[in-house]
Amino acid sequence: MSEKSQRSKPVLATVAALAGVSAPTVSKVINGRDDVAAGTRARVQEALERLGYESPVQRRSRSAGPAMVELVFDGINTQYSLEVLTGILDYASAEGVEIVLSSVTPRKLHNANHEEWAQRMVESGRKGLVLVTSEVTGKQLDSFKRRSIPVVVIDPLNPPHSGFVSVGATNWAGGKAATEHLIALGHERIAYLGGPEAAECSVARLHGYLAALMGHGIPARPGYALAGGFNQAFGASGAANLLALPEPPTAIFAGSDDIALGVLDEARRQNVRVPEDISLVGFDGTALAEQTLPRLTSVAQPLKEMGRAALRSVLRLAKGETLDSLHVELATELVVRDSTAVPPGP
Amino acid sequence: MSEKSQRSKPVLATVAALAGVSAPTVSKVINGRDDVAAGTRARVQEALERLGYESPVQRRSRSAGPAMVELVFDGINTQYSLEVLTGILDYASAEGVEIVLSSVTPRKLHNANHEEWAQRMVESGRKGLVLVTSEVTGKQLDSFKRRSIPVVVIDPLNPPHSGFVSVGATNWAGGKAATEHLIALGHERIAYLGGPEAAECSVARLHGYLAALMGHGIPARPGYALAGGFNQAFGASGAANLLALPEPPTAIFAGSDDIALGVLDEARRQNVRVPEDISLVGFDGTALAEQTLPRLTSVAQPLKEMGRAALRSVLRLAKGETLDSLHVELATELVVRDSTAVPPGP
DNA sequence: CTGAAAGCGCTTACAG
DNA sequence: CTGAAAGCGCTTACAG
Repeated sequence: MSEKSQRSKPVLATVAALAGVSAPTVSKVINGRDDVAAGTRARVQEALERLGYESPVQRRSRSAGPAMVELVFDGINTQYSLEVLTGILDYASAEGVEIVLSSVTPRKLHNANHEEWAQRMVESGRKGLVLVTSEVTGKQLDSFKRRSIPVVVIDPLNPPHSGFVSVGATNWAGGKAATEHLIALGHERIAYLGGPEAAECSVARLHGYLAALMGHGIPARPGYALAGGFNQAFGASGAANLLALPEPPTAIFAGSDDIALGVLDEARRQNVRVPEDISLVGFDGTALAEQTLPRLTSVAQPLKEMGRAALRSVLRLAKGETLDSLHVELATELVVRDSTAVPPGP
Repeated sequence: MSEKSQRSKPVLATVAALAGVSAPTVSKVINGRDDVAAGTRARVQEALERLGYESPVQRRSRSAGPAMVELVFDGINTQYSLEVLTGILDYASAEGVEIVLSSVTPRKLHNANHEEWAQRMVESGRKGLVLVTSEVTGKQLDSFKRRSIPVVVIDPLNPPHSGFVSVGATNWAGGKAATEHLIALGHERIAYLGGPEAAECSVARLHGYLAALMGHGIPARPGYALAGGFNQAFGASGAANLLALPEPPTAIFAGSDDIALGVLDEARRQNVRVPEDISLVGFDGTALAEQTLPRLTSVAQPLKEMGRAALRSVLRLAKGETLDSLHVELATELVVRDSTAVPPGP
C-alpha cells in the first residue's frame, strides 16, 4: 500500500499530502488562482517540483510540437521593431523555437486581461513571453509569475523595480557619449529632444546628456530639454520650438532616429542647414541613419543582439536555469556620420 | 433538464443515451476493447459520429487554443515586409487568429523538407500557411494540399500556373501608369531598373513599361531595361550603367523604392540632380518614399491590404469555403511627389 | 485563505 | 456481452 506512491507518476493528492494541504488548494496553485497565501503557495510549489507533478494541461501541451514563445510589440511599424524582430527570429530559427507574434497598441496591452492571457498561454503550451517597449505593472507580471511563465521585457517603459527581467542598452552612457561628441566639437548650446517622460530609456538618455553638460561645466538651459513621442512629428514640432527660442541651440541631441528625422524636416523647412547651422545626433542607429541627407550621426543600439538576448533569457528561464542578472544592458556606440560639425561662428 | 444536452459539447453520457447503452459500454468502444457486440459497437459508433464526440485523447492531440496560421517571409528586413506584416497582424488580431512567424532565406526555403514541414503543421494544428515573395514548386505545394493545409502566396516569384492561391497587385497596370506619367511630362528616353528576371511581379512591371512606350510609339532602346535585385545596391550600380550610356535616359522607372534609393545615391554621387536632370519613379510606395529628398514619386502597392487579403483567403479555405478566384490583384496607384519633372532642355 | 463536500467525466472490476 | 456500482483524479461552490 505505502509503496504505490513512490514509483508511479504523482497525482494531485500525493502533492497535497507532501505539502500538508488539501487537494483543492493544490488545484488552485496549479491553475494560478490568486486566493492562496504566499507561504502555502511556496510549500505547494516545492512539493510540485519535488514530485515532478504535471497537470493534465501540462501533459497535453508537452506532447505537441516545438517550443513556442510569444512575442508582443507595442506597434511594429518602425525600423527599431524590425531590427529587434530580426534578431529574435534569427535566434529562434537557430534554436528551433517558434515565435507567435502580435502587435498591440499600448492601450490594448494595458486593458488586456492578463489573467486570461496567462492562462491561455499555459493551455497552449507557450514557453514564455517577450514584450518589446511595453509598460508592465507588477500585478500584470504576477499573473505570469504564478503560472511559471517567464517574461522578459526589451526596453521597458517603466524602471525595472518590480523585479522583472529586462534587456536594454546603455542609454545613459549613450546619451553622455552623444553630448560629449557635441561638446568636443565646440558646442555649448545643446538641446535634448527625448521620448515620453514616462519612458525609462529616454530618462536615462536625458541624464546622460545632463551628466555630460555638468561634467564640462555647461549649465542646463531652461527650455532646452523637451519630452514628447518617439516619432517624426515630435521631432519637427520640438525643433520648431527650439529654433524659436531667443537663444536657439547650435546642436540637438534627439532621443531617437525618428525624432531626428523630424528635426531634419523642420530644419529644411526653415532653411536651417545641417550640420553647418545646427548639428544633430540621433539615437538607435537603424538603417534610417544611413539614408538621410546628411547621413545621421547617431548612437547605435545593438537591436538585433537585444532581441537575441531577450529570447535567450526567456528560454533559459523556461528550462529552470537562473540568470546572472535581472537586467542586462548591451553597449551603445556613437557612430559619427555627416550631421555633426563645429558650431557656426558668431 | 432535457435542453442541456442540446448545445454544450457532447460528453460520454450523451453518446450513451443516444445509442441506448450505458456509459461503460461507450467507454469500451472508444478505447478499442473487444468485449462489445458488433451491433452495439456499430450503434455506438454512429452516435459518436453524429454528436461529434471527442475523447480526451483526441482533444489532446487536436491542438487547443486559438487558430494559428504560419507566416513565412523570404527575409523580413524591408519596409515592404513590414507593411505586409502589419496588415496580416491587424487582421489576425481582429479575427482572433495567432500568427507563427518565420523569416527564411530563399535557399533554406527551397531546401526545406516540405513533407516534414506539412506534417509538423498538421500535428500542431496549424490552420494554414501564408508565404511572402517566395518561389514554390507544384511538388512542394502538393505536400500541403494532400494534408488539406491551405497555402496562399503573396507576390509569388513564379507565375501562378501551378494552381496555387496567390495575392498580388496590378503590377502591369502600375508599370504602365508610371511610364505614362513620365511620357506625359515629355520624356522619351525612359529606362527600367527592375528586380530579378525570375520574379513574376517584376516581369509584369517591365511589360507595363513596354506597353506604355509602345502605346506612344516610343521605341524600346537597347540597354535601357536592366534586371537585378530588389535592393539599393542594384539601384546604384544600375543607375551608374545607365548614366554611362552614350545617350543616357532622362527618366528612370525603378522596380522598387529600394532600387530608387540606390538611384538617388548614385545620382547624388555624380552630381546629377533629381528631378532637374533626371526624373525618377519608384514602386511600392512605402513610408520610405516620403522620407527621401526629393520625396519619391512612386507606384503605391496596397501592401497592408494584400496581407489582409492573403490571411482572409487562408482562413476561408481552412473553413472549407471556396474562393472566387485563385489569384487576386489589388489596385496599385501612382502617387506623384517631387522626383519627377519635365525633361531637361537639350 | 482553507478545505469538507459535492460534482464531473471517465474507467475499472465484477455480478449477472 | 452488459451495465450498476465503485472508484479515480481533478475542479467547483461555498461555509467558516
